[in-house]
Amino acid sequence: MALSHAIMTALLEENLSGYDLAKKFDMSLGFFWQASHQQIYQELKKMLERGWLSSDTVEQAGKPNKILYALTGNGKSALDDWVVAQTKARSAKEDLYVKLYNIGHCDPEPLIGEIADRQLQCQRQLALYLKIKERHYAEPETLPINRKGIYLALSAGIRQQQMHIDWCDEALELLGALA
Amino acid sequence: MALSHAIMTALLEENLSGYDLAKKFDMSLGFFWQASHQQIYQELKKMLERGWLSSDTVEQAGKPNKILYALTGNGKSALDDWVVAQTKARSAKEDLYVKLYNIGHCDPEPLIGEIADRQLQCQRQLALYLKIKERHYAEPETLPINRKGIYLALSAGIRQQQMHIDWCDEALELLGALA
DNA sequence: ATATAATATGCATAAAGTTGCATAGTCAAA
DNA sequence: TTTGACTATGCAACTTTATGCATATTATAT
Repeated sequence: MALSHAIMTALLEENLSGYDLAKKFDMSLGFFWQASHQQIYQELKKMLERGWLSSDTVEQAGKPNKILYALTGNGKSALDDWVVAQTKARSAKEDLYVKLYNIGHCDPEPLIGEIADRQLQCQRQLALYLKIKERHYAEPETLPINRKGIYLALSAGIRQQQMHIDWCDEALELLGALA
Repeated sequence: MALSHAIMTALLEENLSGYDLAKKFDMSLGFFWQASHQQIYQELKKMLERGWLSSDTVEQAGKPNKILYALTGNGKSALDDWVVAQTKARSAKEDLYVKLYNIGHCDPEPLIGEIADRQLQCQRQLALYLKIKERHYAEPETLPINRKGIYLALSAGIRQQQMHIDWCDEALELLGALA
């Protein structure tokens, strides 16, 4: 049970349609939890059945109708239960690290290329995070409590990207790709 | 297709039983890819069918028989294909970060407690990694290529733990838990 | 004697995630 | 005028991962 909780988290502040949620999961929340629209629509149905959400069809002019979902009391309690429960830290399943164990057993060039690519991606992502930080979270101490939480998630994202960029430097150097 | 590749990676250097693999996935490789024994046994069967592995039952005195698995030619090509193919970076699905979005909407204490716990876990894990580094990977530049790969995975693990410990500090301070 | 840990393998089921396909209207640009 | 992008929702099939249960022997410690 995980995507459902991410969805409910997104519904804390406003009611959203599946389409809205899919967009959100492409940004902000999605920085830490990816989900495709198919997954979201499926999950929304299950959550309706479970009584964690209520739905409301909204007719729109010039656009298809949309279904707005709202968190119910049951949903909120389920969410609270989850937030309070300690989740054990699962090791991040990073293909790249497993691939590294293969580097003496096959052509290293593509792997080195992948590391270089990854570094570029991280740099782009980091630039985005830093822009968001600058604009909305420049002074974390002055933020209200809920925005402090979001800031901390963002900060974790920033640290992660920076860490990974540094690691890529080390890897590329050690593997002789910085010659 | 991922656990299968991690298993084949573990079989690169020596033939192993499901039980051996389960132990390995509790350590070293398991730092970056967790798997339970049930998962491993199931996957091994599938891989046998696919022809990626061959098996050999070994009778043991005083212990149950075990089944040793070896990588086949087909398996090695499948593994190589995977190593060479660029995998897109999936966002780490970290519950904790999603939970942070909830901090203004429920009792923050348990979440703060979880962060503190997480920090302790990271410190323990980091200590373990550093010990391994000291003992086996003290001078990365002098290692043969395949051990450089493993060292880099370890280095990523170290950086990750350090990064997370620092982040926990920031979080605990900002949330006023360091008073 | 008895309990527990280690060795060794497995089934059944459930939950979670991915991929491909399908539909359908509006709007703007080429 | 047709191509593509955006809004909006969904099914079906499949793969992957997780959880709970089950068994059997041996070695070690209490």
